[in-house]
This record gives sequence, C-alpha cells and structure tokens, in this order.
Amino acid sequence: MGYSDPAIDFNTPEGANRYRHSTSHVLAQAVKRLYPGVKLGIGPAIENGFYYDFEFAEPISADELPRIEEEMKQIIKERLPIERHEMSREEALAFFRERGETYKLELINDLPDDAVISFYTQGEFTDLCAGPHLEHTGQIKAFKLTGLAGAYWRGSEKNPMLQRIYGTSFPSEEQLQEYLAKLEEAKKRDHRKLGRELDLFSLQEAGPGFPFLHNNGMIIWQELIDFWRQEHRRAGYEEIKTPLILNRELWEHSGHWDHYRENMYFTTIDGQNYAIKPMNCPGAMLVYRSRMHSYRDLPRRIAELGQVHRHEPSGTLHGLTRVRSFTQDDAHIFMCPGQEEAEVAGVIALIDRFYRQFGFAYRVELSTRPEKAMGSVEQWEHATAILEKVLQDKGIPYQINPGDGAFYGPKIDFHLTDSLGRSWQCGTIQLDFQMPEKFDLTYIGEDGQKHRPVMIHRVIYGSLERFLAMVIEHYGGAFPAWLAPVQAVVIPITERHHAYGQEVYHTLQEASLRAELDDRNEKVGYKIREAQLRKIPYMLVVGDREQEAKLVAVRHRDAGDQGSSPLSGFIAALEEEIKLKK
RNA sequence: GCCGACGUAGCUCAACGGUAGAGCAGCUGAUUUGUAAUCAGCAGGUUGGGGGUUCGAGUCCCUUCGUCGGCUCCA
Repeated sequence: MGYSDPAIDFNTPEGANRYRHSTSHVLAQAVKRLYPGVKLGIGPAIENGFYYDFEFAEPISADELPRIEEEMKQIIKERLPIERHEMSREEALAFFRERGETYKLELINDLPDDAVISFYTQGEFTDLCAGPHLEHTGQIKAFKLTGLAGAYWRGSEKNPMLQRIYGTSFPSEEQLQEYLAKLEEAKKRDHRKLGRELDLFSLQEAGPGFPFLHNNGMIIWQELIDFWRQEHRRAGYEEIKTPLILNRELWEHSGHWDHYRENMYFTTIDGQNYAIKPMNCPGAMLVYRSRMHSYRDLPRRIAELGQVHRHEPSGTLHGLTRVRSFTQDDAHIFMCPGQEEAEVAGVIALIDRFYRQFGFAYRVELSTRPEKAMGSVEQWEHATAILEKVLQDKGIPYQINPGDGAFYGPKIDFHLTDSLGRSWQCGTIQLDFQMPEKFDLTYIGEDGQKHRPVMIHRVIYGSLERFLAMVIEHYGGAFPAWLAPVQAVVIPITERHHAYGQEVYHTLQEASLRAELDDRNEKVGYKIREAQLRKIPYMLVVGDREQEAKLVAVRHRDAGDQGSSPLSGFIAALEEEIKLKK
C-alpha cells in the first residue's frame, strides 16, 4: 500500500491526520536542529492541523516561528525517508535517557507492559510514535506555523508548562491559502467584533467579565426571552425570581460552600455573611419548600431567568462566551421517582425545538461523577443510567465526558460551535438526588406518607450571554427580522419627501415594528450603504413616485431591490415574517 | 490562575530613542440627491495606569490593569 500521492488520501480523516502528524515530526526535527537542548513533549495531529509541545532551555517567542519554518522547508527539501522500527522497553528507555528526553521516558513508563514500542526515524531525528506516517518528508507540500502557546505537560496544572507550537498543513499551497482565507473570513463573524460594530454590547475595563448590553443587544435579548417564555408556558413551566444575595448559612447547607467556594463572591450585611449566588438552585429549593406538596402536584417545573456571578480565572474570560456574571434560563423540575425519564426526555425535546429554531447543529455529551462529589456512588450510577437510557432510547449520539458532572449529579450537555470552531456548552440537564435530601424536600404520596422528590436542573440557552454570542456569530450579525434591532429603515430621497417619510415611519411604529427614519441630508446611495453595513433587513426608499401612490420601494438586505408595493402590503408581509421567525 | 503576545484619537492603523500622524466616524457649511461612500473646512491625544533609564521615551527596563491566542477550568 503505497502513499506516493498524499493528495489522494488527504480527504479521509486518517489520511489528513497522517499527513499532519508527519508535519509535526518535521516541526520537531527542525526545532531539534535549531535548539539542541530542547526536550520533546508530544506532537499529535488535531482537527485542522497539528501541534508539538517543547520544553526550551530559554522560552522562545513567536518571532522565531519563521526561522523554524525555514528549517522545516529545508527538511522537506531533503526528502528524508520516514522509517518505522521497534525497540524493547529497555532499549527505548536507554535511548531517551541518553538524550535527556525526560518526558518521553515518562510516556514509555506509562505504556502497558505488552505495548509494542515503535519509533519513527527521519534523518537524524527519531521519535517515539505509534504512527502511521508518510513515506518521506518531501511529500509535505504546504504548511504554516500558526501559533505559539503555553500548555501544561499532560494537561495538568500541577505539571510544568511547555511551549506548544501550532501549525497546519495541506497537500497544496492553494488549499493552505484557502484555509487561511476561511479563517480570516470567520474572524469577521466574531461576536466581539460584531458586538462593537453593531453596537450590541461592550466590555469595559471597569468590569472585566461583566458585560454591558447596549440597546441593540437588549432588543435581541428580549426577543430571546419572549420566545423562551412562550415555549415554556406551552411546556408547562412556572416562573419565579429569587434574590441575588442569600446568607452564607444557606450555601453551607446546600454544599456550595464545600464544593464551589473558590468560585463565589461574598459580602457582609449588618455584620452577617452573605454570598452572591453562583447558581439558582437553592432559591428554587426554598420556593418549593415554602408549601406542602402532593404527588398530584408533581412534576412541578419551576423556571427562573437567574443572574449568577462566578469568579472565573482571569485568563479564561472571553467576550460574551466566558464571563463572570451571566443569566441562566434555569429551571428546576421537582418530581416523583419514576418520572425522571419522561421529564429528561421532555427537556431534550425542548432543547431540540430551540436549537432548531436557530438552525444550530449541536453535539451531546454525558458528564459523569467528578472527584469532588456529594452522595453515594450507587446514587450516581443510578442517575447516570437514567440519563444514558433516555439518550439511547431517543437514538441521540453522545460522547462520555468522564468526571465532568456537577458536584450534585451527572448531566447531559449540549455544545454549540463558534465561528472559529471552538465548542461552547450551552444547554445542560442535570439529574440531582442530593439537593432534595439536603433541603429535606418532601411530597405526600398516594399512601399519605412523606416521600423524597427527585430534581432536575436544566438550562436551554445555558447562559443568555453565551447564547447571544452564538446567535451573533451564527447569523454573522445579519439577524432575521424577528431578532433584528432595526427591522426597517425609511429613506426619503430629498427633503421634499420627508413628510411622507415621517408618515411611513409612524405607520410602521404604530404596527409595533422597529423602524427608523433616515432624514439626514445625504444621498440615497450613502444611506443605503450605511443601512447595509448595519445589516438592517429592509430599506424603504420613498421619493416622488412612492409619495404620489402611497407606496414604498422595498430593498432587502440580501435580495436587493424588490420594487414598489403598498405600505400596508409590506407591513403585512413583514409581520408574517416576524411571526414565523423566518 | 499559568505560558506567550499586544494596549497610540470613537474605529482601523502609521510614527530610525529627537516637534504624535492618516483614513473612516464626529462637528460646521455648501449641495436636494432614485438603490453600497457629494465636496470643503474644523475639531479630536497626559500614547492603558504607575515607576525607572536617558539631555530627551509612544519607542528601552520594571511593575500594574486590560485585551488577544492557548493551557487548566466552565454556562
């Protein structure tokens, strides 16, 4: 099985991985040549590229990447054959010990006893590697080093931090350029850029991680909430609002003090200790507990748009997607044992309904028991089995994310992808047997005795801030009419059309449409250009012809000039478009 | 929090250690315009903050805050 033409195989994931994995070896070889004392970490292929981790004697800077690229080109020019061979464990250890490759030694020591220890050699460079690889280095046609970053050895903050060089490679220069151009294009959709350009929100030095929403952003926010309320009423939810600040005792009681303290903000009122809520659940528990429940009341689905504050490490903050204060579209479902499956299934259906509305593709994960968890292993297994069963019954593909559950229960997570391909958790469904216990929640069963309810914590949007970011990037700022901050702008051609423009504008306003009148002293082309840049869906040009016949000349953001129509007809069509959330 | 980079006008970006500039946006005036930029003028800054080196710092050094790319973490 030859591999003389990498372009043929590149279209399969295996082929692309092999190609890029070999590129990462070329990178390591180049670095070894340029920085003799360097120690090697690992260097796998990843989605869209590869990386290699190094420990340099002196940290290098990004300016040095071009120099490394030059050396890589040299290695490619040398067309070094890439050859596989095996060593015994002892030989392998001796090989790396001699070369001072302490990280490689660690890797070998962690290999299972019966593992085949294989190596790949190209020229003077040999690396521990399972392969497979290309036949020779000359097969790499186009590559680029794309970044330099710190990364903990084996992903643990307890380990030393290595320097990771990222890169990508393709079988042709055209494909590489195409990929880089696509990345540039994607950057234009970045919600942080669009947020400023479209005046949706801002991030200020006065409050790192605490976003400011502007009027345009608030309009989208409110539409998201209106849609949410409507759907939740239909799905049988109630809505509550609980305080942002509650006393410390409550958080000690709920387990947050033990399990979540380092993420919480605290304050003092009249000498008493309070915490700013990082989660909404305790508030919902108190509401549940404020009266008696019969099994006939259950399931009780109690929703809350709750603003939470969490102290996230400064280095993790990111636009609207990772903040320190956000609004969860939370709900807590209290139910009798046995109702779990139906309720979890109901929430999954609701999440699907929402994401479908926006056309989001999503990925599902099942997160299991973390190290720091409340409750017995049996309870966790029981809860996890329920979640797993629902996913399987529904035929939903999912990955297991071990140890990533909440401290009170396992969860199903729903991930969306941003414009640069980064994945963000939005929806989540968490099954909780702990909190009802902690708060001694009860209901009266058919038998007249007290019983313990089970609880689900769930969010659909996840955080409204994060979801808003996803919405911005998904539409690239060109929002559908139901979300658009301004739905139509009236553009009179000259001053002589201002009165009619006013009339049109007022009629739109009275129909509760979000309209603007652009009566500035500018040419039509100028006003249209500006409206296009603001991504306003409809532009209504009015001049002599329109004024005379009570028409509007409709221009659509994407479809262009639509010709003239009676104002009433335009309004009816727009109202329909909004109602259908097209 | 950790590693690296970057902070110059509202925005995008210039300025060999030697008087901080441009385009767009803004304001004023002229122009009354038919589907992506009319013309002219004006104004706009303790170069993120603080310290230091130097005759002299946007530029070099230290420190701090913020942002960006990752790592860890997470809605």
